[in-house]
Amino acid sequence: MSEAFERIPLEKQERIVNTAFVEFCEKGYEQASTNHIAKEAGIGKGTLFYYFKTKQSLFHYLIDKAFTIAQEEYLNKVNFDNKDFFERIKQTTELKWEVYQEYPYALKFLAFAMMHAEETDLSDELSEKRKEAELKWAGVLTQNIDFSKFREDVPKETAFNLIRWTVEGYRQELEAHMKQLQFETMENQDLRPYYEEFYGYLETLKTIYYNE
Amino acid sequence: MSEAFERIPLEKQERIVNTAFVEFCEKGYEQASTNHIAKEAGIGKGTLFYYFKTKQSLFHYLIDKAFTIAQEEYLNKVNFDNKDFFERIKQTTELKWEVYQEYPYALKFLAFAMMHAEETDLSDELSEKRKEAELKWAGVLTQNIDFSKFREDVPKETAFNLIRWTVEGYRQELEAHMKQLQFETMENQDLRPYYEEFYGYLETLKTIYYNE
Amino acid sequence: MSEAFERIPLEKQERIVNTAFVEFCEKGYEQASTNHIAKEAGIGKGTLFYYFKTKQSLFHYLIDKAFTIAQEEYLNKVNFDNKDFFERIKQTTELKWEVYQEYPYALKFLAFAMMHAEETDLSDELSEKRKEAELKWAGVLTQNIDFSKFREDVPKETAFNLIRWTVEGYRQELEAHMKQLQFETMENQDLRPYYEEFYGYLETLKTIYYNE
Amino acid sequence: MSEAFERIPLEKQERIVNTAFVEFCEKGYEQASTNHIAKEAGIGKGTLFYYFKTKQSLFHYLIDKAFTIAQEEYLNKVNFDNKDFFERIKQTTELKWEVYQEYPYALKFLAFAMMHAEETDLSDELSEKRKEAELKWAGVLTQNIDFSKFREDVPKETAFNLIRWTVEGYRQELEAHMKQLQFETMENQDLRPYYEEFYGYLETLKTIYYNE
DNA sequence: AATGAATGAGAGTTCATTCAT
DNA sequence: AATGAATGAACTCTCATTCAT
Repeated sequence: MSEAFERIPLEKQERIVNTAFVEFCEKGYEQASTNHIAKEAGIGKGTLFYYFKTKQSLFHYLIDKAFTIAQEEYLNKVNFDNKDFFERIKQTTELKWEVYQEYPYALKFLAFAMMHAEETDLSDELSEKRKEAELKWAGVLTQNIDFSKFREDVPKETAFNLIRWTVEGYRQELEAHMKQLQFETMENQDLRPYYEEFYGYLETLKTIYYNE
Repeated sequence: MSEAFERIPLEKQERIVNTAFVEFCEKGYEQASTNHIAKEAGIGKGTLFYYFKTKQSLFHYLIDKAFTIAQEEYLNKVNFDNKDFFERIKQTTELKWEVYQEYPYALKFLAFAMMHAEETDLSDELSEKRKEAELKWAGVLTQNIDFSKFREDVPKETAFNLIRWTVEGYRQELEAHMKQLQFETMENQDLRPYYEEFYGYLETLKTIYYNE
Repeated sequence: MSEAFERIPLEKQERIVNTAFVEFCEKGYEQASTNHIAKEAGIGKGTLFYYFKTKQSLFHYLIDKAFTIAQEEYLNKVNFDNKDFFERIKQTTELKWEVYQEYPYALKFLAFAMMHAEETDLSDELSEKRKEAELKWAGVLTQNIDFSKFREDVPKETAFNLIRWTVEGYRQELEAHMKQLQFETMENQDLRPYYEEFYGYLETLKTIYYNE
Repeated sequence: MSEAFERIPLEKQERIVNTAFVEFCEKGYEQASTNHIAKEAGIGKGTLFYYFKTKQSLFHYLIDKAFTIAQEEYLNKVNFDNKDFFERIKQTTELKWEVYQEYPYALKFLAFAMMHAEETDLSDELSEKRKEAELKWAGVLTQNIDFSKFREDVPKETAFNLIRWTVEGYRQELEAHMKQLQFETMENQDLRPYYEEFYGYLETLKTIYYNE
């Protein structure tokens, strides 16, 4: 499957994959047009089907690709040496942003694909991969963390979840905000001020959830 | 726009609007079929286009309608007498659920429409309305709140935001979780345990973010 | 099924049906193009599918139509009063030619459809109709025939079959011949000489297969 | 045309030709896939088009080939010593069956090609060849035949034709019958009973068309 | 005011054919 | 000489939209 595709120049592969990521994310599975992907990627209508026999198998290939990116560019790069929870959050958040810079639609696509998994009839193999990945993702914030620093009047797990939710809620609001900015300015933003703000919030959370 | 539609009996209007809510929520924008909406609502194919010139303008009308419902059934019912922040959160959360129970498809549709706003090219007018609504929705959590109870080593606004994000992050995780549950059991859940859990978390947040 | 089609003017119906008869006969089921039928019949691509939901159901409709024509224009017109076998052959052959003149492709299509029945998954209803028709067609040459005139040194049934085969073999050779002529002259032929020839052969057969 | 093809090893030529015979017979002209023929014959997709410029010209080449086989395995083997008409018919019919057994797809293909001649736009050259062959085939039944045995009240040629048509009409009905049987039992039949029946009919025809 | 007949653009997909190697 | 990567025309079918009535 996709053997022919994997034999063509990497640059062309990436052009096609990225075009497809964008198309699926922006239009959804059903409305995404293979015609449009082909045209946008600068290849013939038939060529896309020469590489991927069907729209579905293209979609499955993309999921696979996105998983691999997430794994190699994010999960495998997490450094588990520092036991401080907030340092871990800082580190993983930064990693996510880096992936986002390089493959802006890969992670978005992955999230999209997981949400619409049932519609597109994920094969068992992929479903397996999904569970595996979910386990790893969960571990990223818990493995080798020193929870003894947390305040004692709140159960550790509750604290852990509350912080996680806070960060996630913040991240989503930020994302929505930036999407709107991007619409207005049509330009990539300088992200440093956002990092600063984020680190500020992390410090506050440390004050709140750590001892003393 | 839609003048003709607003002249027909209310009952018929509601039948059409509800049918359309359901169709868009269940199938997504592109997959939703105007033919199917017309048939389901018991009107002619052409009639739907007589009322709403295009599929998009029907969609926009529905967003408008959903906004109005949200306003009348939610915003206008908030009771601003109790000045406690967590009580306000509790109250508004409950109100949201109630609306959700009574008009499940109107709110579902609103959420769906907001998520796919860029796909469907929300007109500026609607985009305006959206911002306006967001302001009002934000005010719901700040108006006549006694912020003096908050701990003093964290700026009030920061605390306010952190709590907001926590609640929002929690809500999203819960929603994702429930969506998956619904797929597995295909039945509506008893929601009380979720309320209990939520109130528990609110108590903890009170411990953390209030004085002493 | 096909309700919409049956509501349009008869003239238009016939134009479409005849175009489709020709297309299927000349190209076969798979290669026959609905696009081409629509264009040739002067209707929109979508219109054909508005009348007949699928290519198959168009095909089924055509079979039905051809059966009806065969029944009404041929079977129902056979006169069973004359008990002479050769008169019956003469009469039925003439009837067939008349149908051929008026609906040149209907009978050809029927034969084609029967040959390719399994490919196109004839519904049970049609399969039923087919058997029924075959019985009637068989009866046409046997019902109320006076076989006592046949020579006695050959079993009646054998004689009956030999004559049948002779006529059929002759008819096929003639058809092949005429098709070739038509290709060469591109014009309809005067059929009288062929009739004369045919009647001549019938007389000879009478000499051979009748008593004395 | 096909010069390159005729320069490759005979074994390879035969492999390709046979694969193509089967493909065209089983799927029909349009449905037959050049891709499939190439793969099945173990050559590259492009190679097939290097040998035969188009699908059509491959088809024409196959007709040519089939004609040659028919000529060499059938026409050239007819023994003209026995002057009895019915013996000749018997002999040629048996020869046909033998060829059919040995090269089932070559003859099947030839018959198929003749039936669909107009669809595939037989070139004039082939059309010529066809007529030539038909003449030869006809001669097979007339050359060195003792027509003096025929009854005298019927012109010899008429008798000859009537018998020919009878045999042909019988053959066609038998073919149709067997095609149906094959569909039902999906197995090759024992053909002896059919031979017996056929010889029986020949005897009867002898009684009828010969003197006394 | 209200309809359904009619349409064509566009969907995913196939496949004979071309062409650089 | 031989190949397979690449293509676009054509396939059946869907559906938002138009329009005569």
